Amino acid sequence: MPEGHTIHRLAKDQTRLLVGRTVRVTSPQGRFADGAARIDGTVLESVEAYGKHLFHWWGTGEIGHVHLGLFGKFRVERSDAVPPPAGEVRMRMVTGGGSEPFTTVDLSGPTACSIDPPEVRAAIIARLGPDPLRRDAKPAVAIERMARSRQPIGALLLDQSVIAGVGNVFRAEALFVNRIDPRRAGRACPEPDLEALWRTIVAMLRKGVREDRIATVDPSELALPRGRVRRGEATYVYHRDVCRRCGSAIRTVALAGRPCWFCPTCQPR
DNA sequence: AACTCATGCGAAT
DNA sequence: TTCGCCTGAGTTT
Repeated sequence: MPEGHTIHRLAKDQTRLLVGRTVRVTSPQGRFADGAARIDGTVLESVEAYGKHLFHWWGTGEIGHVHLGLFGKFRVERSDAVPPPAGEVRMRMVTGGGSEPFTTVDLSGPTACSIDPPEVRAAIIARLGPDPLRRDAKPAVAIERMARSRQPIGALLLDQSVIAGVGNVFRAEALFVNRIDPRRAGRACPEPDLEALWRTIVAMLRKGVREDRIATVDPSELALPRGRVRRGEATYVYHRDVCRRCGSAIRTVALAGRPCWFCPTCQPR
């Protein structure tokens, strides 16, 4: 479930669970054994999210970099004994024990998991656009990029060097809410529309962090179950056959190599 | 048991 | 534009 909201939620949760503590770091699967050994038993100073990247600042001065890709997941377990790893666990972080239960944080399936000098983090951030979930985000940077580009807006939204953190679901949903055809060139979008699009993305991502899921549909339009939602159940167009607003057949168009769902009626050319 | 699919992204073509 | 990689859940044989 990794778009930017997932990463920011992980940063918050892992800050609460692990920061300020001495952490045992291992790689049950083995593929991260060298990295784990470098920081094992040191203190986690902070956890930072930037777009879809997660950074662990370790007491050694080195920085852990995690990118979940499409399949990556974290699992957290609190228990009196450290559980045996379930499935492929690339990185395991454990605190607690003694008088309190163990907290085990397992990472599986990431695209990236490494321990690097600070310059690597700086280089990664340098090639990212503003992250709508960060206080230091400068919306104008993203809006200007889009307003000058002849690329389709649907491609621009997935370009992490334009906006960091938007993925395939939020792209489709934010464009729908703003009634913008994903194929329209960025520079063919009036700037007030691009500003509104940014605000929509901020609101959607924040809600995603709060609820730890993607549920973009306005609650007034749908009573949503509190738990996990099925695909297409809490979206306007993403993975839907029929438009929730007007009943038109939803279409997809490939943009930036991935299908972008849209309503041809609500998002006219 | 086999197969399909997924909210990502960089390298190869 | 396509391919390959990373893993697990859900669906189909």
